[in-house]
Amino acid sequence: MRTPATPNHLDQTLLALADPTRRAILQRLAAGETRVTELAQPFAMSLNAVSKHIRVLERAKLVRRRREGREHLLSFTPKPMDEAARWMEAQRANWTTRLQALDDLLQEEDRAAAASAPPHPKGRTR
Amino acid sequence: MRTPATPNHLDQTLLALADPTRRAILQRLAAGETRVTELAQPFAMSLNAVSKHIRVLERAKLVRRRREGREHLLSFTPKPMDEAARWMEAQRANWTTRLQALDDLLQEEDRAAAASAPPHPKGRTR
DNA sequence: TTGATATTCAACCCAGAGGTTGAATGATGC
DNA sequence: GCATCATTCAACCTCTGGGTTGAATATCAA
Repeated sequence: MRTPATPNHLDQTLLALADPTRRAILQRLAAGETRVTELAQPFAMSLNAVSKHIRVLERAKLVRRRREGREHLLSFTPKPMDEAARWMEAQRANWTTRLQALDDLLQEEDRAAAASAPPHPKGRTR
Repeated sequence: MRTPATPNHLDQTLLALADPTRRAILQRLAAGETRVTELAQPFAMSLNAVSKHIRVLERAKLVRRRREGREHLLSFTPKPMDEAARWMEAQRANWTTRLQALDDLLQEEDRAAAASAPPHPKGRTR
């Protein structure tokens, strides 16, 4: 199922985050700017593979690169993740308000039923 | 770059979310249980394609299926998204505390500089 | 039964993800 | 200039993702 020709921000961000290697890289970067080689060192894969992961993160703008001589210094950029987090928050809000509405509805029905069917001796609510 | 043989929860969740069709499906489901065909209707792709998307969402446990006769009723399950949101929150916290530490350090240096280099008329610290 | 409806299964296609190896490019240090 | 270090580029491999079409399986309704 080919996703649209133009993947949007969220797509790229979430895709980039959907890999443990890349999440580990980000975690490392949260501790500060790091060189590519240094970043690659803990992983059981070629430097090239890590380099590719980095490119994915850059494409998602989760990582910025600053060249200094022959070294490339990577750093974390939080904005896209903030956006993703906001999407999730909105989604959750959407979901919970729906549940709330359902709940309200049920309570409403209960009250109506209580009002019409009498078993309702004066002071027994709560 | 083949990611580990056993993708974990987060991987599956984020991967599932990294597609606009699937996000749209979830959005629709937040409004309540829906049949597969009904869910597929707004999309410009085959029913089969949507069916596959649904399977991806189920694999990530973002969607639950309830059979009722020949109809399959899908509903949203928020838990995995909560977990993903928590990961992001942790990541952001990590990041901001690092920035905070850096900030503190700089202020500390400023104060030290101010203390040694005299321009420091008695009552000027706020 | 028989026919329609709801859904999946199976096979296939193509593009892209994740990995490898080997060579190219570009600073650095002598 | 020359070897070395940091990094990417290029080509290749395999597996999966997203899509298609056509057939199979259940259920409903007559």
